[in-house]
Amino acid sequence: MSIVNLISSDQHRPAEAQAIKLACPNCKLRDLCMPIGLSAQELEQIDEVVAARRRVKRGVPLFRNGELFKSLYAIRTGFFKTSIAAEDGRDHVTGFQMAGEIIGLDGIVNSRHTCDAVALEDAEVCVLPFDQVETLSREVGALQHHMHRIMSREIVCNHGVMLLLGSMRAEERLAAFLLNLLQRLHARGFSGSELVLRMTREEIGSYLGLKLETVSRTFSKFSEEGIIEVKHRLVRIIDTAALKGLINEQP
Amino acid sequence: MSIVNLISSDQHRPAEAQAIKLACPNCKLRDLCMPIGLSAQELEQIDEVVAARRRVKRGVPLFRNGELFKSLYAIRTGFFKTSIAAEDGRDHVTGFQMAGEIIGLDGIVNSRHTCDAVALEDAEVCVLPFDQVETLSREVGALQHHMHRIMSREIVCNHGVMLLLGSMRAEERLAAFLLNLLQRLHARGFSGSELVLRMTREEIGSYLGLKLETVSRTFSKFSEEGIIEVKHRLVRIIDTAALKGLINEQP
DNA sequence: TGCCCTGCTTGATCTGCGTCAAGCGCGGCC
DNA sequence: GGCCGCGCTTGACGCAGATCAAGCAGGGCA
Repeated sequence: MSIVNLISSDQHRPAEAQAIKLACPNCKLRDLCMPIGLSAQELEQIDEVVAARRRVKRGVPLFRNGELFKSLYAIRTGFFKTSIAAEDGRDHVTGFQMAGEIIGLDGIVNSRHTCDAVALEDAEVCVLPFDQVETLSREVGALQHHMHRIMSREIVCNHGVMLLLGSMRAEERLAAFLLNLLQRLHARGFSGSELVLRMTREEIGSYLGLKLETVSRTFSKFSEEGIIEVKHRLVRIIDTAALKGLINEQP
Repeated sequence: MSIVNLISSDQHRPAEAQAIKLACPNCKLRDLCMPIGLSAQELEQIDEVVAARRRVKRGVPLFRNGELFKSLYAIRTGFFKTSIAAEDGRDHVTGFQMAGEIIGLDGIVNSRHTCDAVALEDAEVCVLPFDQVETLSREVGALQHHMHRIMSREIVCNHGVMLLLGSMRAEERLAAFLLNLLQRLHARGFSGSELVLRMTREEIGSYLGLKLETVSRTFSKFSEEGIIEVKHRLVRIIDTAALKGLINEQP
């Protein structure tokens, strides 16, 4: 599997032809955040687990480190970052999450969240009370397996980030980051060659283990080389192959 | 939570006073890899899931990247490393696992393993066929929640490693690594101040995002400063507080 | 017993990225 | 409309850790 997928991937599945009135079955993101092959009845059961929707304004935390964990959140719209803080105050962005992704899995182990999740643009999430998810998982095998897959995918993606942080140079890191974002956005129906960054250079740097100046310089370098065009937060990829090539070069 | 726990932690629980003949209920590691508060009947059910034991010689892979995923493995004895490979051949150690820990969670998402798991010393594992784990999880709520916790813990620990790789200096990384190993070994009844490294300097370096020379030099530096004593792979911690202090220093 | 091989240590030098610093431009607010 | 501030870019310089290189030590094997 490519590093681009390793960092953070989702499986995109063809939407099923069905149109029910309920929220979940009707949701365009269903094929991203729900298991496939469910009966109408099972769909309805899952729909009932969705306790509420919650709107989160840009800059506002969905949850914070130390807060009691009660629910997972499925992102409907918007864009989040998660970050953890060391005792000395340093903090580190552990991921960026977009529509269709599940957030909050870190809280299960000790019933408390271990990171902060902050909206990078106005967002809306579905609240999934975890005890209900567990209860229903015991009835619906497909949901149970789906939960396992989501958590396993998170683990695999984290391994990819660890590879990136542990053994790649700045250019490779940024290239992998851009390709990964692009791929996830493309799976959501956006352009495969253009994207709007929702995060600052500093947040990108924190995620990639680089300083914001290095991120900025690397953007400029890619731009000079004709690989991308950068205008503030709008990035257009000119030469995808060159980006991909960067990742697997030896120094 | 401290970075030492963040990297890789297990919850140590007081062993329960019980002595049945079956394998699992009898296993000294039960309180490390099984849920607590089970009935005798539930314990027996879980015991039946353990399909077999498997011995793995030092240097031999338990599973490899790309292999079909069928089972999780609970480590009974021995010590493993897991590593992933980038397309260009670089590989990166993603973790070290010891007795009582579960290995193989990466394989769930795509029914194929995405990393290599190699024994660093002769080892024995319990084979847990995953479809049976899922089946039993639907009956035994405690097992279901336990599985969720194990996976969530893995995610949280990975976040800790990402913090380490993304924002710590060499000394801090090695200090955090030593303290984490020590703590896990201590929870297993070993000394809290002395340990035998089962991995090479190069493997430590790969895990910590450093070169083996840097690992070696940092060991020497700690040794000169009287923080530890190093004799090949035997490490004795003289000044635990100093090690802890290193982690939270600003440059 | 002695040889070889692998893992480790240590020194010298190089370099990618961090640090410090200055200046720019867009967007928000009065 | 004009000011302010945040996010960004760019340059100069320094340093932590990588790289290159040499030599050592212990363990396995003949």
